[in-house]
Amino acid sequence: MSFGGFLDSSAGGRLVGNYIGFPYSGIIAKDDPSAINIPSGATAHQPPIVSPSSLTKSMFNSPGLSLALQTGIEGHGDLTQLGDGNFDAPPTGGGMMNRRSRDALDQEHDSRSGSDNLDGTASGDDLDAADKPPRKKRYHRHTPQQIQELEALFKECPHPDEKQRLELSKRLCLETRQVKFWFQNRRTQMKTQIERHENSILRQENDKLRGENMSLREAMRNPICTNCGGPAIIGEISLEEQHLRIENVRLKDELDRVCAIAGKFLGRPITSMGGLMPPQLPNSSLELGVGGNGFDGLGPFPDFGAIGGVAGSLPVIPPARSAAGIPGFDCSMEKSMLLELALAAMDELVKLAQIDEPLWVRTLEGGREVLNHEEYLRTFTSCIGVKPSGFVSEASRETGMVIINSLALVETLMDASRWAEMFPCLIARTSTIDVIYSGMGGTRNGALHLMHAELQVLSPLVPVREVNFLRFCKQHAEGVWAVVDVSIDAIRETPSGPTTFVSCRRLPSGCVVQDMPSGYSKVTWVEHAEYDESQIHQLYRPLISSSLGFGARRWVATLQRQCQCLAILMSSSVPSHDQTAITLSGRRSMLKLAQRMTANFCTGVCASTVHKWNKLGPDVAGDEGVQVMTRKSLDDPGEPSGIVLSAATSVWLPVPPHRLFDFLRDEQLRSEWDILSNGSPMQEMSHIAKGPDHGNCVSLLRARAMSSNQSSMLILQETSTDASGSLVVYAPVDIPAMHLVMNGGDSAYVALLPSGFAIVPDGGPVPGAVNGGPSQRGGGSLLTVAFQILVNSLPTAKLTVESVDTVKNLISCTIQKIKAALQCDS
DNA sequence: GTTCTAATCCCTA
DNA sequence: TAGGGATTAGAAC
Repeated sequence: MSFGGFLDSSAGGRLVGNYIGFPYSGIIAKDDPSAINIPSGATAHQPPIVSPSSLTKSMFNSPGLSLALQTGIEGHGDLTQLGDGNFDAPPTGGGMMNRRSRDALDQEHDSRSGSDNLDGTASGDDLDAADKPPRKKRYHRHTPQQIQELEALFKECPHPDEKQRLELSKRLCLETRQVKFWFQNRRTQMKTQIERHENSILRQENDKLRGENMSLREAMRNPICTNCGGPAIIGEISLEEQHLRIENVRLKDELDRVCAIAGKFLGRPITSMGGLMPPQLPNSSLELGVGGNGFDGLGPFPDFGAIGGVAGSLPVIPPARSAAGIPGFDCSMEKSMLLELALAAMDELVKLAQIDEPLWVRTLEGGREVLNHEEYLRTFTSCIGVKPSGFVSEASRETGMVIINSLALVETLMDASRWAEMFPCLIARTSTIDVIYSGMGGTRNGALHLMHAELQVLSPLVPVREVNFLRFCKQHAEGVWAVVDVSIDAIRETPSGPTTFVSCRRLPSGCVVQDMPSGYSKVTWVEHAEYDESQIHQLYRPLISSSLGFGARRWVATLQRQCQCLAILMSSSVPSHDQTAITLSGRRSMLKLAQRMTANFCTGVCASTVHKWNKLGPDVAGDEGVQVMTRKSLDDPGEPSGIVLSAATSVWLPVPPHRLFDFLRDEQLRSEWDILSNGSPMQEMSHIAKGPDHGNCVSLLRARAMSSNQSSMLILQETSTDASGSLVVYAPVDIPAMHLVMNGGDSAYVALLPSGFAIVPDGGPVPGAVNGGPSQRGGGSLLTVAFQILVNSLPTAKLTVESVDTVKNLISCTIQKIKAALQCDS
């Protein structure tokens, strides 16, 4: 059945309106039997009886439509009676007439002036009739003729201007305000009808999906391999199960949407998505894009339109490059899948952060928490599928107080560049690929980002971990937020293409942050990953497997240290113990310059892609375990232009990390390893503390000049230390440029190339004598030495073997000197 | 009890 | 001040 109106089942099959786009045309009069159906309750020989109201409605429906007659109406429907029959018709079926006195009715009738159809309340007769009983009746209906005219104009113009309304009111003997109200109500009615229509389409869609789901479930009971026709193996079933789970969530979301629309009609929002659902739907359901009118994918929650087109097929995971910009099914499908993954990950993160034993077990030595994998597998269903063969797991949890509030931390985490700035030694590079949901009501609650990151420990012996992941942010309570990351390589291709080899998967990881008094917050960090251990040098395997490399402790310790520094940077007084009077803005400029220096140092240690480093093969670089890379520096005011060479290596030293750190940062002992010191102790010109630990500071060192006619050289040095490791980064700087910075000038134009050291604990017994020495029962250090040197100021110049050899000699010489000074060169 | 409809109130641009 | 959303209340079903 095709029709222009809507059959409202709850109204007993009455035709209640007209769908937009179907013209109102024709009038069904009582002498037009072709337009009238005999209702089931009437017999064929009985003449059709048309009630005033049903006739009124029938006049605005398309010709040929079925008109459902109301069987309970008595015959007072003669058209000739309709004009003035509204009030005086005898009571039918116990309506209002029973409640009103005859007198009152008479008064009403008498008081009517001019038109029978004018509203009584607007009549002057009523206003001054104080002695009369108050008018109970303000209601009447316009005559069919009037409505016909009104509808005709509405069809032409749903929004008539005052002139048109005035003209119509004169013609129909109605007040202009009555005409105005009529149009207003008609527009509202039209809107409601459209919304209802869309609602019913959604319901149908939902039912259809439910049916599909049921049949899929049925198919699941007897899985058959599509290739051979035999019983499906377990792996396939689990994949199907995964698809079904995803499909179910999609259905649930669909239902939520219908509920939300239904809630709109009920006058209150009905949501079952928890924090994800906005409190209210958009004002107009037209924005939902239902009914094949387009799916913009920009709404506050997933679109699920037009999915009937793939009925009967399993949801195929689309190889979408981006969730945005893909219209219709693919986009909404992918978004809902990503959302499901994010929600599951969030659930897992919160549980991992909250539950102690038996999920987490404390080790006897060091009190570190270790994930009980059996319990983990019992508690959670894997979000991202089974662990690839050859991968090992790494899980850690750490809680700490951090001087930052939850909102600021959430903002930092949800902004890729700020996130990278906060963890320069951990993040080589990161970017936001796609903002799937930006959050609700201007907050980050419900924000879902697709991100790419290269994570690093500062050593050429540990490859960067390239991960594509979802980052989902949720507010759990006032002042309590959680941000979860989860790899998505398992369910979609990486932006760089399907062939990218994944060497690391992040299982639900992230942090739960809770505001505490005095600007602090309690941060519980969980890091859970699976990685290919074979790519990691043996020297670093204990460190990585004990979660000291990429683990929660490192994230929390770095966060604490960085936030301390930020707190000092933001405070009005930057403590310094220097011999020169540097202004406040000068200190801030210096800290900013040091921050850039350290960040550049970090990006030069590992072969991350942030700079286009060319890694030299062993034929050029040699096989002494030194990684040599080159790049061209052009048009960057922050560093000298030319060919930059980076050389880095890592060694094991039987010295505790703190001792190594104290030795390397001491300007008095610098001459023992630094050729720039010219064999003499250096002098600390300026010292800016970045936190309570003396090891966290920025200082300006001066080396003694080689000869009397040579000016002395300045070295900018930044040292950082926390529970997870330490850094000593330095760079020779131009004296006039530093003067500028110390006076608060812009540090962006100070050219520097950083060198330095990264120190981490060895993480336990280090296997076999590779590059470092005999294996020991832990307690030693892993030291990374890295130099970035300008080998030629002409970017077009070729790199010479001599340059490479010089740098390699410099590195091995430095390491030998350090070993000798610490008496561990045996 | 539900739906339709004319009218009213109140808010906003 | 016009227009629209929310609401009211009589009438119809």
